[in-house]
Amino acid sequence: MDRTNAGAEAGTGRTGLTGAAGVNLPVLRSHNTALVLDLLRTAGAEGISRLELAERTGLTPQAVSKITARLRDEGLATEAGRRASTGGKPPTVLRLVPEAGHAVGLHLDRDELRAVMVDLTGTVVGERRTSLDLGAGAEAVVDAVAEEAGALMVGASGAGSVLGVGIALPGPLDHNRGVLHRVTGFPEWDGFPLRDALARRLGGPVVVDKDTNAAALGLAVSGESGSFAYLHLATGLGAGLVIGGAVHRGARTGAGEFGHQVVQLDGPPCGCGGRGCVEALCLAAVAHGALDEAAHVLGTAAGNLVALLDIDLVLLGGRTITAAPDTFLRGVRTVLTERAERLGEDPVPVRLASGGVAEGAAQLVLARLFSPSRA
Amino acid sequence: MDRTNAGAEAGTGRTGLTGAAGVNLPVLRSHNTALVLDLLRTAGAEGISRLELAERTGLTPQAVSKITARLRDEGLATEAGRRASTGGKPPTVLRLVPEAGHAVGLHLDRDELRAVMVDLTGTVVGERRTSLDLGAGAEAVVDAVAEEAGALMVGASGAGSVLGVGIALPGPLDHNRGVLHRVTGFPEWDGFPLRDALARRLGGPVVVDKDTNAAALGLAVSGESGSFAYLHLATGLGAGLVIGGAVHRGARTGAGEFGHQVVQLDGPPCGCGGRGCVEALCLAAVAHGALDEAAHVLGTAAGNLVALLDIDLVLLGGRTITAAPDTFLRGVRTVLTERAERLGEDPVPVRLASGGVAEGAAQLVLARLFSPSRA
DNA sequence: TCCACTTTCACAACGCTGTTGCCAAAGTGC
DNA sequence: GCACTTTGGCAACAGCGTTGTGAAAGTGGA
Repeated sequence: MDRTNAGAEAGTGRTGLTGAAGVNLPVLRSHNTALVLDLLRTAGAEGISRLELAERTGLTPQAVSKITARLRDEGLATEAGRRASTGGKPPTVLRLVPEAGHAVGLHLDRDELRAVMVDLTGTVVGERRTSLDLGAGAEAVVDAVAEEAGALMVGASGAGSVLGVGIALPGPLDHNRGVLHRVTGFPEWDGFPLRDALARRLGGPVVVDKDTNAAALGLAVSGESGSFAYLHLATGLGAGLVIGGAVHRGARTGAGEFGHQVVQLDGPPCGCGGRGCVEALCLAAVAHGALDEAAHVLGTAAGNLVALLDIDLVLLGGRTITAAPDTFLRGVRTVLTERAERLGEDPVPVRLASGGVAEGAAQLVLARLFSPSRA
Repeated sequence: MDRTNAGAEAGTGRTGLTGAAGVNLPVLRSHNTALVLDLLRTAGAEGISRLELAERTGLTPQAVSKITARLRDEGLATEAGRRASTGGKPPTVLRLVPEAGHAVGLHLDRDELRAVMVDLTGTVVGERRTSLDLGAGAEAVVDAVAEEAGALMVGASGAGSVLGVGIALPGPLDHNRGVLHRVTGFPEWDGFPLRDALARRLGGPVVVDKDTNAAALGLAVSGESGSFAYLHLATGLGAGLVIGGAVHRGARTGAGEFGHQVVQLDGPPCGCGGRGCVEALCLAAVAHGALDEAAHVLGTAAGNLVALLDIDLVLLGGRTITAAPDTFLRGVRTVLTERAERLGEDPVPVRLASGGVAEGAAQLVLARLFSPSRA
């Protein structure tokens, strides 16, 4: 992490301004630059021509030429051959330079820590995995995390260009301040300023987020567009919401509390103190081997979400889902299709999510480069 | 409607671009201008000084001076005296010129049509009300709407400066295209291009939206900030969602389908074909005089919404609510407070909504002036 | 009464942004 | 070959917010 300006206060998220922010020329410049970088990333190894960038951004070709010239100077982009002519001068293809920047992503699960180093395109260039006891106390966990992240940064090829570290872990937390709250099953974490603690240890920007949000961001980057919900069913049930390409976190960054949506008034009690929560109903059904019932309950809650937010897509993930993917896909699809038929609409597609949480955590860091406005 | 460029294609909503849009200088200019106008509107009759505008927007005082000079040239803003000195030159106070522009807002309910003309500050300067049969056929309704809107525009003082007409009506519809869908109880409206039909008749921009969205927008303009949900309980149950100051409509502009959130698996059948919908449960309880139960059900669904989106505020409105406001406030608050206590959070406030739907419909038009990016 | 000081805000010069006009490069197709 | 199309660089330009300077108009102490 060689940025002199990198410190604990980086990655704060929102600006502290009360209202909406004015746009001055530096803001305009960085916005358009990020937009071009994002399109370069999306284009992948194939690349994209200047003229196409101009069409997609709505900027003039000349503006795009200026921006891409800057990016080439900075080493972030490069020319990559030419495409076949369509009757005139063949377009020069531009592409991202993957090794121009890297990010570390960590996934802290209840019993395991997975760390990856990715390049600018999101490709994993280094990986470590170790067992971890989230209940072993803050110091031990911070030590382990710093060790793994440090080892990746030293060992991997792009150690000199690491932009920051992203961390995903279960349970609600304060994304803006990087403070943990109510990590399920580990009350001792409540109030721990994980971001600042790690930023001091690692000496670079650190971003902390809920695991489902990281997973959703990873999915958004790897091709899922528009608005979708990522539903994660494992030891618990949670969601990550992407609305208009941006992760929706809400005012206190607690959005996506999907597991405790009540779908059965006066239903069986849930560990949260409420009654009839989806999580409780789903997990009880799974425990009894009634996977069809679990899928039906999950589908009903997903239907509520689709109706409320009018999203484009539902993605399913988590160990319980991957243990019986077809059952859950079928069950959720059935509920959503019935709903759509009643309304005369096309049903919202339901698919399995692919991609790791650690990779998504790394995207928390890269988001500042490619889409600062929707990070 | 004296804008030469005003036509049926105005008010389309989103740009057709696939991805995010580049920001060029005209976009930057109009964004900052709208931002200043919005702050002037918020300041109201008191006004606001240039320096304060600079602080709030993040722009330099000089940039604000340039922008406000343009606004004064255009007649949208004016100087309004001075404030007391705080040790130096006393600040000159700027305020909006209310009569510089007007908008017509219409609320088409099942049996009534209410039309208002508002000035730039949202103050009602003209009002008409007439009975209406939404089932009388498209032609008759369009005639009635055109008549009322026309009468307001001719009769009111600011007839020459009407920016457009906003229309709110029940049921899901396509806000982007201005086409109706599934107006509850009136299937004959399905697919009717209301916006274009009225734009031709009235010769100016027309914006169409769901009544709950219009009400929510009206509330957002009249002081409610941040993210909130407006829940409307009358002959049906619907919601308008405001996320980050902007009305959330979703991909197919169908978001806010709150009435058919399922909160009772295998509950009693609902008119929508589903089972255990909040609307059915709530209205059944109201019909039996069990208002406490209705409020509890409503509160549970509101709790789901708060958990999922992490919003700041819940606002209640609609005839059924206003018939027994305390009962519903108490019931919803109880559920939300219990939930907050379980999580160790502050409970989300619940309040009664104030403001008419027609006024909110007028804001659909004004939004293009004050906040085009979040219209 | 005078004068130093603060605050507000306008004017002029400036730097940076995207834009326009022009032209060279490099192909296709008749 | 030659006309044509498409791509994209260079230079001049216009428009935006920014910086520097100073006038205007108060306060408050000497």
